[in-house]
Amino acid sequence: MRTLKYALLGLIDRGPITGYDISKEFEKRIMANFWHAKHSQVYPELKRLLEENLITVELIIQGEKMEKKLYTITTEGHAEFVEWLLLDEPLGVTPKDVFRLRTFFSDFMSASDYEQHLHSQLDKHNFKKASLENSMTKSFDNIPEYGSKEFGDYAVLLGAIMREDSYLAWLKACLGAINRQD
Amino acid sequence: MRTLKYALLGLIDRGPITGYDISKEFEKRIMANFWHAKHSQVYPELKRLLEENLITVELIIQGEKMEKKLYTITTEGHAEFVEWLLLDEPLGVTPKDVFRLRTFFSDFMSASDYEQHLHSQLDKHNFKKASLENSMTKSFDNIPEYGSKEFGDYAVLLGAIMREDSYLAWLKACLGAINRQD
DNA sequence: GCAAATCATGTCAATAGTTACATGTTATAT
DNA sequence: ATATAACATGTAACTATTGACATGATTTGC
Repeated sequence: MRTLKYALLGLIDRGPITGYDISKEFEKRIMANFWHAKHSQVYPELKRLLEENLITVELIIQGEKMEKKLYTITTEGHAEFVEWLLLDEPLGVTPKDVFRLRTFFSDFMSASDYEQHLHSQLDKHNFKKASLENSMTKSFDNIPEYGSKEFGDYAVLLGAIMREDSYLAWLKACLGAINRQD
Repeated sequence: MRTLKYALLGLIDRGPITGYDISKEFEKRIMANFWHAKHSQVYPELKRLLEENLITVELIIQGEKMEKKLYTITTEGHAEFVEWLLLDEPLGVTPKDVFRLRTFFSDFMSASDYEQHLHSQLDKHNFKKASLENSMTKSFDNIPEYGSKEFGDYAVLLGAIMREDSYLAWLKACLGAINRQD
């Protein structure tokens, strides 16, 4: 599948970037809402893309002697990225979710234990939702124009908020289902 | 993390079961909505659980000579499973989503190409939602009692439907955002 | 001045998961 | 009868991902 390959090509296609900055995108930024990779996965993949001639590298010196590697996309790399971007793949497997697994096995715990679980999940997802909504109001006061980088940022952030909303609604429905039994 | 371990222990804790039937749960049944594993991952994990004395095995002959292995939970296995079930873990990493990745990079494709993607996704998720809703109406005409196996089935199925609903709403919002620009 | 955080790049061992290979039995439909 | 699908269990090679180890430079706050 090599999805990481295309995530890296896409980021590099935005302009020259270092492996460190790519890792930051995955770990802290908007991207973390739908993809992630540790630096220990990023560096070897960059090495591979280089060997495949999809990117080039330029060594630069920051300050006195700190070395940085700036990666740039090649024509070939851009072509492969755009080809992938237009692919219409079948829906992948449903994502794994440990809390749903615990819910599936809720018959092995008491109602009060499961309720405690639900309240803890509500807290955590409410916190996450608030953080996402904060990003949204700070970054966007109207819908960015299609074709801009900002449109993509907006769309995936909106998706992340809606996903949290839906998860919260589900948790509340589970709480309701425990208590409102006829 | 060994989540597969606990998924297997939970299934075996419901009663003696074969590796084949466990694999079926992951591939075809309700479980596929939040966890999955191929038989090539299930059989070695069962072997390991056996070595760890969390389960026992009984060889039975089906018909003339077809061998089946029935796995049963041990006291130790049950204890470990329940202990895991009550753990309140921090939220795991956000699940990966290839279509969200493509959306993030939508500035590299034309509006009509992205709209085509959105319509294709709408089709696929509508189909999935319809299939889930069919399971729901076929299996449940009211909310099962908390504590029954059916409650877990109902809750995760409801969650799966809500997740599809939310995804569909997001896709429609993206469509709207392309066109309704001020 | 100096400690801590952050910048910056990498490797290695281990775990998790997929795909392909491998084999044989039993039920079902034609 | 016989082919096909489903039942049943496994291994091997490979890809993906994580966590720990390893090293050094630069900036920031006190």
